[in-house]
Amino acid sequence: MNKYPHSTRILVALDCLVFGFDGEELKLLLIKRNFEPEKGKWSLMGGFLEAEEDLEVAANRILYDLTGLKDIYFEEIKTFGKVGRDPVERTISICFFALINIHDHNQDQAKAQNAYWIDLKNRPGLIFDHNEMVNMALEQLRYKAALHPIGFELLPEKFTIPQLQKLYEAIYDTPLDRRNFSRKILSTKLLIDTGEKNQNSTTKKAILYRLDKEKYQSQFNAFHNFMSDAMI
Amino acid sequence: MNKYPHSTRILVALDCLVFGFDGEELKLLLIKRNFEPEKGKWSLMGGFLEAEEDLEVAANRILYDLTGLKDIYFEEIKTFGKVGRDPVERTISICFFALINIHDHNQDQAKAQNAYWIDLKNRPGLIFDHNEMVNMALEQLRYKAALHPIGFELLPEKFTIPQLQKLYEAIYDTPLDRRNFSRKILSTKLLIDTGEKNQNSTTKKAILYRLDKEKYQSQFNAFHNFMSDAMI
DNA sequence: TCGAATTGTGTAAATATAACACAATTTATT
DNA sequence: AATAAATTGTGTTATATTTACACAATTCGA
Repeated sequence: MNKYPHSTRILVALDCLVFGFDGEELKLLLIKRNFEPEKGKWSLMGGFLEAEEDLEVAANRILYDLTGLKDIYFEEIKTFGKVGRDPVERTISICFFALINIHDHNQDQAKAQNAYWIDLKNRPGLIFDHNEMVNMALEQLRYKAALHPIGFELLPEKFTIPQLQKLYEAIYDTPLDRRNFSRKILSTKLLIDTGEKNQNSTTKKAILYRLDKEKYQSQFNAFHNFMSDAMI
Repeated sequence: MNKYPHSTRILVALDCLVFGFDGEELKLLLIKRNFEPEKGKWSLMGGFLEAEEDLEVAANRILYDLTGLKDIYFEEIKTFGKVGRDPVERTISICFFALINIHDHNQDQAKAQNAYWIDLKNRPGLIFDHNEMVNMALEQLRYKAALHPIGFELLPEKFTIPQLQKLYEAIYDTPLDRRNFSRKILSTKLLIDTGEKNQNSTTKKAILYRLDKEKYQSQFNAFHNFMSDAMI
């Protein structure tokens, strides 16, 4: 079984960040641990890679266990591998982040994991190196969202331009000019006017758009040059 | 010792790409394997993570064994973890790339590993998923080099603007306008005129510049907006 | 009916990019 | 010594993009 006899086998974990957006703030789905180690403290959702399981399959499994969702958008951040990062036993952890529509997941599943949506800005300290993971994930999210249309993963299927702007303002924690934002978003030609308007408004009702999924797949580069470089 | 009793421990490898630049083409330091498995075929340089070794330390160790260099610039690409990727035994591999000055490494050390500089464009097929690793590394190098001044890692300490242009043309496999390139590079204010000129020229001798290391550290974002977005 | 809040669209100035021309330097050649 | 060929340094101009604004339209409640 062990064909590379002189090498050490090591525990391989996966830790995932799940981002959500409530219309105002970026949120993270965090675990209030009711298990050891570090019971009672906050952490990311994690799990171990199994012997006969592809890494990608494991990521999907862990995301499913937390949210009840399949085919979620996720991407790897990096692998954390300091010797003492998990005090229980040497464990390396492959960290990744996922983006979901905050209203679109299985609440029972999250409850079963003791998971809560926490404001990214007001999050508690996390165990191990999970704080560093969050910092790197946010950096990578900002980087990626400036160049690629991944922000839509956080919104409902139909959304308004002002909603999209609020999302980008939350991601980059900065105000954006309404008029320039609108022009730039529309210039990507990735938005389709549904003909409907947002009825949940007490003032002028904004147009509801949906993403042009085909262009979104084929022109994944359409967002290049989207956010000003200073924000990346 | 095994405190997480129900989980499987897995071999953790590191595979590294070492990029070099000979003045004309991007090169990769590849291994002609004189060991099993896949003896006689070409692969990336690799090694296993040891029980009491930080991931970053392991990367530096493997790079040192190959090049004799320390403190090389490197960054992680991603972790490859398909079940059958190594037919000998389940192994996940953390893949990373390094950038070195091709004239600046220990030839004996490379020879001891049976390593050769191979034109990126004319590289042979590699074992396992190493071809995919090279593709992803090249993508990430292009991505990063457009936004950050990492290309300099591939050049000698003193270099000319035409040399730098040839490097960027090799990275993006595209011709660039000499005059616009020069203006854009100089506008970053990261280049210091050494007062010397490149004597290895049979025509007009170009000015030798060196990188302003302090700005390079503090203004790591100076390159944002450097390469046109179409190239990323 | 009016005012407050919000949304959609427009415009002009500043900046950046792209596509060019031309002069200066260096060596080999005549 | 003059000249040609190759290369380098420095413009210049037209176009495109970005920024910083103004103004009109919609919606609802006072």
